[in-house]
Amino acid sequence: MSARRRIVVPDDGVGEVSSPHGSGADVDEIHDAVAERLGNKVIRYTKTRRSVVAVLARARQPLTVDEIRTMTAAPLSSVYRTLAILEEVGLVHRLTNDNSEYARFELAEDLLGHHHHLACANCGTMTDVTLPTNIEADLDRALALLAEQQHFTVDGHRLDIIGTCATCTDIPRAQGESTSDL
Amino acid sequence: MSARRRIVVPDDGVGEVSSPHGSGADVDEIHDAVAERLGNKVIRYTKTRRSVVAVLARARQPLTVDEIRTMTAAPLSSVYRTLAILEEVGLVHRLTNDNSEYARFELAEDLLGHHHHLACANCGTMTDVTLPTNIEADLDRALALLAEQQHFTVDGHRLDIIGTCATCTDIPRAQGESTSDL
DNA sequence: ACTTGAAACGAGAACCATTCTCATCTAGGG
DNA sequence: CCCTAGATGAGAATGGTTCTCGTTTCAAGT
Repeated sequence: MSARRRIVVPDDGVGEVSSPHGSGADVDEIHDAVAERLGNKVIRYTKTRRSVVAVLARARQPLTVDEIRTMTAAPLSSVYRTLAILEEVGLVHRLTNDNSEYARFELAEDLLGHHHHLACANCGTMTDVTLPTNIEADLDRALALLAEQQHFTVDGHRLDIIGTCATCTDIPRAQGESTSDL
Repeated sequence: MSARRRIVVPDDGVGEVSSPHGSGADVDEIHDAVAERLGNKVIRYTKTRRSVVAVLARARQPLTVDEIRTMTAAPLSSVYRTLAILEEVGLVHRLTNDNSEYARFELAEDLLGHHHHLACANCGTMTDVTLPTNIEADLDRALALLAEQQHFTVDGHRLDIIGTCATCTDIPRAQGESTSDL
């Protein structure tokens, strides 16, 4: 229950794993968007909040609270509070991995672009990926139809690919060892 | 934090919301399959365990621990232990709804058939649904391709339609009131 | 610059779904 | 009938997350 972590935050966004729908904003653009949204609500965009947003903006995957705490050096309670506020304003999205006991957080889709996740059943890591637009379109259509039959109002969908990540495949001995979890 | 619940367990499986891929087994078949699988592992198929399986088999949706406790009249710790055992043996699957703080449980896909969920962001309820097979096939193909590029080994996928269920749409005043949660 | 009220912060307590413990009960084989 | 491994259930313990509250920071008005 005490996994080491080794999160690599790329210094630039070149050649990244995911470029969600081509609508992914860069870190500066994200800061601007967040600042504006908070400004409208008279919520200060403080240093701590900036650092949390920066970490989320650079990560190519949803992060756990502890990962964020480590990367921002902010106290636990501040990280939780910051995430709660950002979530309430709709700038951050909380998600859970069935195979991990920790919640993970990522920026909202309108900042990051619509995407899905490769969810490792071993270490709990989630990596952003995007589907071809035509598949996505077919899917949306099918889901809309299905939902309508059940009188269900669709807001969006969540699609995770469950399996084993490259790291855990290479090193199958330990459970989630030397991999980022927690 | 104290939602009433009103779970309706249909007495028969006629005309149900979901008939997963046509491969859904009926309650008796499920009991048989579970009994065999447990027997192979020298795990007794006791009364409590049967009742939990029966409840899960009849529900057309993943259930929370408290729902199961209510419907089986079994003590909390027994429900948790039973679910843990069944999960370990691969007969039960645990899943989490980003919008609910409670884990939900359903029978494994080889008993229930492959399916997805309508996940209500308001009350947390999840309802089983199935996609047209051609959509499912296209999706599988796209996901396999994607995963391969990332050296990710695919075990399956999870697709939730997020939105508002019919009940919560009709009665938008209270938060998840008169609906099944917990 | 100085005051002031509102917002933000941080450390620790509290919460609560879930897991663990352990004493007791039960079923099936010899 | 006895024996023992497995099962049960009540309550304690765990731990991620939330809440509390005294302190600090910020921005606006003076």
